[in-house]
Amino acid sequence: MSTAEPVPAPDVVFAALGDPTRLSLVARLSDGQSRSIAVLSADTELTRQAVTKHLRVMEEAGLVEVARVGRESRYTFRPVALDAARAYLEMVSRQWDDALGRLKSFVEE
Amino acid sequence: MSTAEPVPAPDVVFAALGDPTRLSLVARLSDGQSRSIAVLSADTELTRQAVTKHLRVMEEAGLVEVARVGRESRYTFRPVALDAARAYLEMVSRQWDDALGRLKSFVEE
DNA sequence: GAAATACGCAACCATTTTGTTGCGCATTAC
DNA sequence: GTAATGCGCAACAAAATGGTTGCGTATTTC
Repeated sequence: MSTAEPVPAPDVVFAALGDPTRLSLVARLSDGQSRSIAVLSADTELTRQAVTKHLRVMEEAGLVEVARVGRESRYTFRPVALDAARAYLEMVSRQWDDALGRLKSFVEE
Repeated sequence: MSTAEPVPAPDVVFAALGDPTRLSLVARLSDGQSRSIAVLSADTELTRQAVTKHLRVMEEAGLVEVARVGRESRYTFRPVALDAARAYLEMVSRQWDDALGRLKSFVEE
């Protein structure tokens, strides 16, 4: 049953990715290293609290996982949600390609 | 030079996908058929104007294209933006996989 | 030409989102 | 033990979002 934690609906994941700040957080965390909020908000224009809020949104979307270690909250990237989003996009793409294929064979006959 | 129309930044595309109504519009339009606003808003709970606004957002994100034909505005799916989004996700995934790979070989040596 | 269809625009409203600041608490460093 | 660090919570403000309604205009249809 892995870690339970169902992957949220695709639109939630996309919404979480649909913000420059959050997208850059994903990009940074996708190297596998977990980072504290302080570190993550260090080279941002934003406040620590603002970054915290963004991280909460990402957590709701299943994109990251948080674990308290000592006095800091370490956030870790979680690939499942992103895989789900990717699968969704591929599904739509496939439908599009199929439609193109049908059109083509219709024209050619 | 194709049709110019540069693909917007990934976060804009993701934001456009990050809404259930818009996501279902994408799903419907990805069959290649262009549809009028009236048709698209027919089996929705929403007003025509609400759907119009969503379609505008999608157009800004490069997900659809609009063309006036007679008295109706036909919206057509446009795969480029979606491909860009997909490419972005794959980039992040690759970075994640690489990180895992490095970790694994480090542990194993 | 009159009625019906399809739409655009603008104003407006409620809610959500994004961000801030202030404060208090736990944990670590010295 | 005192100071510094890292964080959470709550209150607040501003802006963006998602939606509605009313009205005017162009295009078909009959």
